[in-house]
Amino acid sequence: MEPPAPQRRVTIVDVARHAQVSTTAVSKVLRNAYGASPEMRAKVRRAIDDLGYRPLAAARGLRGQTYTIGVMLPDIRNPFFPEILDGITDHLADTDYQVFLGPGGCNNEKAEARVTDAMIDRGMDGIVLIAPVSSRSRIERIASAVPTVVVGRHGHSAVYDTVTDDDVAGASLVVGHLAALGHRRIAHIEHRETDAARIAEMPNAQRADGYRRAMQALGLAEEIDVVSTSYTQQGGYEGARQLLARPRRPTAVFAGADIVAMGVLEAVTEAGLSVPGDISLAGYDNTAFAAFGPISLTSVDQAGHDIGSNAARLLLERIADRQKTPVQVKLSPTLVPRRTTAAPRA
Amino acid sequence: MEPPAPQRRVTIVDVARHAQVSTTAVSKVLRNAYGASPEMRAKVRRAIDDLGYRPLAAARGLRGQTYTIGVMLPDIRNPFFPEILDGITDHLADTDYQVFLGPGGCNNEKAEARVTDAMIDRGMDGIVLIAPVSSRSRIERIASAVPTVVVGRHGHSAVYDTVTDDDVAGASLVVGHLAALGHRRIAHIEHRETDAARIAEMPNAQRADGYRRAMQALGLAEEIDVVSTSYTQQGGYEGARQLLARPRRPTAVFAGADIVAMGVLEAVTEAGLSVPGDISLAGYDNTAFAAFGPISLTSVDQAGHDIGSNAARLLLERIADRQKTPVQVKLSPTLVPRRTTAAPRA
DNA sequence: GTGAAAGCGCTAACAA
DNA sequence: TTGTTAGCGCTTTCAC
Repeated sequence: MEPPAPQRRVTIVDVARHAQVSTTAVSKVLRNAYGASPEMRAKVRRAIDDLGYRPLAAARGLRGQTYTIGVMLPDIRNPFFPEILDGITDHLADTDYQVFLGPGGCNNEKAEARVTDAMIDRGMDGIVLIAPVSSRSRIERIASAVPTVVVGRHGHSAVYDTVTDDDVAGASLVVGHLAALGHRRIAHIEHRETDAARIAEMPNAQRADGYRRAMQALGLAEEIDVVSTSYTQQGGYEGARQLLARPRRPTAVFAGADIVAMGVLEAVTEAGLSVPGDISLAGYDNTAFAAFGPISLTSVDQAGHDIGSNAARLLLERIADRQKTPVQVKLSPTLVPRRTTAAPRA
Repeated sequence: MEPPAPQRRVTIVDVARHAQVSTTAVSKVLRNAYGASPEMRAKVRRAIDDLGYRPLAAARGLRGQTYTIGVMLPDIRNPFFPEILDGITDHLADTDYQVFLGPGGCNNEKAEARVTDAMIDRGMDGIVLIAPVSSRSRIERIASAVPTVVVGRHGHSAVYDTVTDDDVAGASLVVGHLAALGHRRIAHIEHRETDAARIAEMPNAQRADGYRRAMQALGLAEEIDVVSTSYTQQGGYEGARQLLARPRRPTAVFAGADIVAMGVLEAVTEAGLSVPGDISLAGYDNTAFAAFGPISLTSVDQAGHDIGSNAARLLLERIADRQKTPVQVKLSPTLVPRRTTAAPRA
């Protein structure tokens, strides 16, 4: 009784021997590189199929590329990320690149650093950072080690590209929609950003800014009312409780994210009020939650899939040319009006 | 003006030179291997810190391990997976292993194969397959190439370990709860499994089976009523429409998953009926959706975090000893009664 | 306990 | 167009 042979992996040497060519030739075929005749390609391809050969990424990476793209996403629970991810994987589907996700721990710089370091250590060819919370200098350090595209964070840099949604425009869409329905007392619940250094780069700040600007543009500067909590259900709940306690209660609430709107909905229901009868409500992100029939939340749809495919495109460009001029792509969101917004009570 | 030096990565050779020892010594320290005196360890550690050295995983993998664990998850949108993932990462947090997620494309064997192959090609030390849809023989092929733990799929194998939730028990909890409230006409919406070969291994089949057995055990065999659609919101919607059209409408519905319950809720609302007034509703998975106040869906909580940490534990054991006896861990779910279930109308 | 030297599987210079 | 050869950064014998 022999123990089952530890089945050595098929290597490039086996393929070369089987095809009666050099390992260089096989390597060239693998990389579609210049310098191999059609006949040779055919021979090598046959040998590869015969033997079921698959190149070992780690070994390739030691000299060339690993054909691996890392995507860091801070919070796997955020229902908006899958869209972006689909955009990335779809764009990469026809290439030799494989995407792996690094779980980055919600709002946790340490965790983010750990996972990005791990990606670099694994020789990944490029990485996409989705809504990173790390300091700008850290991100630039990452970007100088490996081609990088940053998604969902505003601001320019000489070493990485960015893809963002136009959050100012999105906020403006919401305010415009509510004002058109006849609302004047439109309040906003924002995510409080503590770090002054990066505040301007975060989408939440842009949304709050867009809200203020839109209110002003519509002559509603007097009615500006912002509550600072956080982009969580709890944050929405607390924010709504504050707003409902106002002497002059707002007639409409613009929550900075759908998850915040969920908390608002809970507080409003609890207070015995109805949406949109007593108060109109709009969110942001157009999640499955918002689209869900019985809830039917008015929301802003970010072009998630486009964000992802643009990020992938820019990353491939940057992998091909690390010195290329940085690009900032800004996509336009759209408003999806649903049943939580209506004209205010007369 | 010199162009910025292309900053070569710090290697083990640099560390060895800086610490005035051999590269072998450094390697030993990195791996906590035998054969290095405390003084030498200290010297090397200092050099590593001084130089900011980080080992290149790809290079390590060529001889030894890559310290990388791959987790394949078929559908990133499934709100149950994050729990499992947290369980895995928490368990691995204190080790040198890093987790990467491979997006596996919903119910798509091709995509699953692509991502698992990619993991093997990257020399990952072990992989966790979450609710894989691939054939058993394919899974065994994977498991014979790399230490593997399968999560959320029943059935034994000689080459991999499994961690599952006891779906039969979970279904039984729901039926028991509804029967205790006084329901007799309890219907079930299941996910139709087409492939006869793997049907018995899938959680959905186990839930349907558990439903039937529980009904029988309670003397309600006559009332067994199963609608086959799919574990999607649309599936729940269609299933509910069928059930609502029955001459003797069920007084309670056990949806095989929370997402299915969402569809049921939509159909029931649309029909002008109320939950739980006209019809009681229970789901499975205890997602954020179910917990959300205004919805407050009775559901079954799978011990997601425990599932994950058990999977990680078994995987580490298997990495340490590839020949170990396979283990099947089966965890017990709990019922979370909420406001969608109540006694039937008199 | 320590280090020299031989690879791991692949790619990139360079010769032929 | 083709093949030879020297590494990439690390781990692993195996001498000492």
